[in-house]
Parts: sequence; structure tokens; C-alpha cells
Amino acid sequence: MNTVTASQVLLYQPLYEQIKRMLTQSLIDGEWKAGEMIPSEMELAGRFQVSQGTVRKAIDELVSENILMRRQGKGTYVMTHNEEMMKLRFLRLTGEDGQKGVPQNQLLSCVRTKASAKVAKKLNLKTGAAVIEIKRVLVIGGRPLILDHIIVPSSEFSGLSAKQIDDYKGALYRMYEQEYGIRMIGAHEEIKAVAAEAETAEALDLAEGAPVLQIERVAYTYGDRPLEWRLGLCHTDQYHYHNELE
Amino acid sequence: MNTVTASQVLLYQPLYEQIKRMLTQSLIDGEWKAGEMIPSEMELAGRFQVSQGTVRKAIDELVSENILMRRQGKGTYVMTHNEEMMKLRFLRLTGEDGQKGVPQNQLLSCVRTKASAKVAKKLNLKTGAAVIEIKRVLVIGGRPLILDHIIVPSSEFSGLSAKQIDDYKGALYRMYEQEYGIRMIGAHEEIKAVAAEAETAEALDLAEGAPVLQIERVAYTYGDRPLEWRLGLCHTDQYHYHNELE
DNA sequence: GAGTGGTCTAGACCACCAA
DNA sequence: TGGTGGTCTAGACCACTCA
Repeated sequence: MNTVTASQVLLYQPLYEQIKRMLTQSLIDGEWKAGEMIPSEMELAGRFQVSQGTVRKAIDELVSENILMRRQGKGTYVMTHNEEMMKLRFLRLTGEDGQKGVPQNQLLSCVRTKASAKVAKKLNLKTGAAVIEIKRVLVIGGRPLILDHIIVPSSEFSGLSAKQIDDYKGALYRMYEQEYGIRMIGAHEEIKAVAAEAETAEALDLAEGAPVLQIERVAYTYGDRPLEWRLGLCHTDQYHYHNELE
Repeated sequence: MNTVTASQVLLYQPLYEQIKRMLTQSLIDGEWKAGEMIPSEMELAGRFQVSQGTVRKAIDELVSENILMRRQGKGTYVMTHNEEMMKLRFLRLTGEDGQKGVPQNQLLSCVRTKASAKVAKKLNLKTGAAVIEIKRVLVIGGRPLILDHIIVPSSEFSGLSAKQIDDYKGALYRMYEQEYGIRMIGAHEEIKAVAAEAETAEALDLAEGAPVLQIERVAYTYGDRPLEWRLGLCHTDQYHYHNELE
């Protein structure tokens, strides 16, 4: 019976799902850019020849995924990392008081290199593909907190420079969005506890062998396309990673 | 103008929000228990004197919060930790292959004691209030993986025994639900990397001082009422904590 | 006041399930 | 075949923003 169900699932597509996919395609195609207003619900209903309620349901889902945002009385907008609430959207480290503090960015290096087998697999690239590798330290409250090791494909970020990273004060997802039109909409993280190696210990002002939190992240844009890999090593004496389970 | 808006926000409540609250209250009152079917949308619409669409929107939100679940053609049910997909809902540790493996429970102790100031604060209790303290090791794939230290208020879990924990093979949230009618619907976790102390090292078969993941969790039931505190110490050589950011 | 999103209704029809 | 949830429509009215 499950085999029958499987084929039915593939055939049947509610209208609002189809519209959701068409809206997403328009976002991928760049018809509406980050921060811009999209057409009104009535206008989209006319374009797709469906009722306003159906368009609404499609938009509802995109809003719940943080891809669009509504502003009552004004319109519906493409979400952007410029929004105050989105700026540190993916930074899950907070102090014991629950406050984040504003991170300072201290760039260590930004070089062209080739993708290792491991990173290539995570980014759907071929081993040895051209990538850009960034190393930096995030300083919060005057203390070095995270040593980040970041890799992005050169094909999508050609010309990426240390100056751009500095210009945006290390807010990389804002920079990707504004300089390259690439909007990160989600990420997958894998977390472990490891002993600090020499490089980590020095960067974070710790003893070698001290326990640090290792956060491996793959961030992706529309259509779940992975476009950034990063490995963060965090000192968690006074900070913690927080998570809400529902 | 913000002051005006604030009072308006307090006064204005959409119908579906009111219905959502009434449904939640019925759940708190135990009108429908975990796994039971609630009345049909049409019946609730009649009871509350609103249209079916309005009831539907209220239920939609409760479903998205994992509080209710729909079964097309059958009805709407109170979510339960018996559901296959809910059984390890809050366990975020997986092996490198992304598989969870079935955990075995090895109970170390289950005793009556008094709440420390720290735990009391997290559980909204008074310092020194009667609590039950459970220590156990979760074994996955034959290897001890997590040393758990769990505290619940005696007032809500009177009579909790080692036998109950064994009977449910350590699936505590299923046990809370079936034995005490308490359903955990969410949790907050704070994660750090720490060095294993002697007790931890012994329980997890590690060297003292080895880095371990420390997960502090407060789990809550309907109305965000906290009813369980736990501290898990995890060995993350072959496992990792995973998280999806959206 | 015009335009937008937000709520609510009433009713139609489809998909699914169980008896 | 009847009852349930799932989709879709058309239209009304409310709340908000801005010119």
C-alpha cells in the first residue's frame, strides 16, 4: 500500500504548494532581491489565477521559514540579514545572563586554495575545486571567543577580499547578501567537545588541551544549496550554546 | 505612539488566538489526554460559535507546535511521546552516519532530596523544596555515551520509583506522560565543553580531564511550566549534537 | 482615502479512513 | 457511505501605513 501512496504523493500537488515553488523560483532568479517588496497578495492572485487566500497560504509558509516577512499595511518583503533581529540569527552563543554582546571581527587570513575531499563533499563540489578560505577570531566583551575557519566556493564568491570582510565588520551573511546577492536561509550544525590544539589555544588565549566547543556548520541558500562550510572553535567558560527544543 | 500600540495589543485578541488558548486550557485541565482524539473541527466550531476555518487556524498553530497532530480522514489527536517520531524527539545526539541507535538505560540512583538554590530557580521552586534526583547512564551501541543527572519536583512526581524508570527502559517522557499525566512539550538547552571530572570519567569510560559536552536542559509542559531539570555529560568522540538553524 | 496585510465567514469539493 | 481533515474560493470587514 505504501507504494501506491508514494506515487500519489508525487502526482498530487496542492495549488498553494505550486505557488510556493513559483515564488521561491522567482527569488532564486533574483526577480525580487533581499529587502525588496514583492507584489501584493491580490496582484499575485491575479498573476497565478487563484484566489487571494491561496496566495496567502503560500506566503504564510515562506514567512514561517524566514524567507519572506510581512509588514501590515505596507506589504510583503524579502527577508534580509539587515533586519535587526536577523543580524545574529545564526549565532547561538550567549553569556550567562542570556545577552549576546556585539562581536568584533579580527581577520587572520583570507586566501585562495583547493577544497579538501571532506569540505568538497559538504559543499557539493569536486575535490580540489577552487575555494576561498577565511580564518578569523570573534571577540566579544574584549575576550577572544571563537576561532572561525570558513570556506566558500570561489565560483560563487569570486573577488572576495579581506577588505569586504572588514567593511562589514565580520557580518559575513550581510556581506554575502549585499556583495554577491547570496542569501543564506538556513544551516546545519554538528557540535562536539574537543581538546584545544596549539593554534586554537593561542588564538583563544587558552591552555593547550583545554576543552572547547567545536561547531561544524554548513549554511545553505534557496533550494537547500550549500554554499558555506565553517568550523568554529569556542571557548565556553563564560558563554554557552543555547537551543530551544520543540 | 508605542504606548498606544501596547495597550491595543493587550486589548485586541483575534478569535483564533482565544480559541487556541481555550484548547490549551482544556489540555491542561486534562479534558483530552495524550494520544486521545479531540472533537472534530465542525463540533468545536459549534461549541465556540465560530466558523470551521477559525477553529482550523487555531489547531494549525497547535499542530505546528507539536501539541496536537492531525490524521487525515480520522481526526485530530493530542500528541504523545508514544508516537514513533516523538520517541527520541529531544535527543539530539547522533553518530557520524546520522543514525541514532537505540539507547539502553543503566540506572545509577533514584533518591529523594532537596532542591539546590540553582535548580530551584530553574524549576520555579523554593530552595530546599522536595525533589527526586535520578542518575543514569545512557548506553548506545554498547558504549556508555551520556551520564544524566535529572531532577524533578516531588510534588508532581510523588511515588516515582526506580521500577518505573526500568519499566519504560529509560524513556522518561513516555513514563511521565503515562504514569503522571505530564506531557513535556518543549525544552531549553545550554551547551558547554568541559573537562570530565572523576565521576564522569569513570561512568563514561574516559580519562579524567577529557573534553565532554555538557548539556543543561530545562523541560516544560503546557503553559511553559518547567518540570524537569537535567544535566547531561556526553562523550562526543563518535557522536555529535546536531541542530538545524532556520 | 487608497492600498496593504489580517481576520472571519460560508460553502463547495477533494482525499482519506473505517465500518 | 458517512465522517474526518485538506484545499480552494469569494467576499466582507478590520487594522495599519502613508501620502
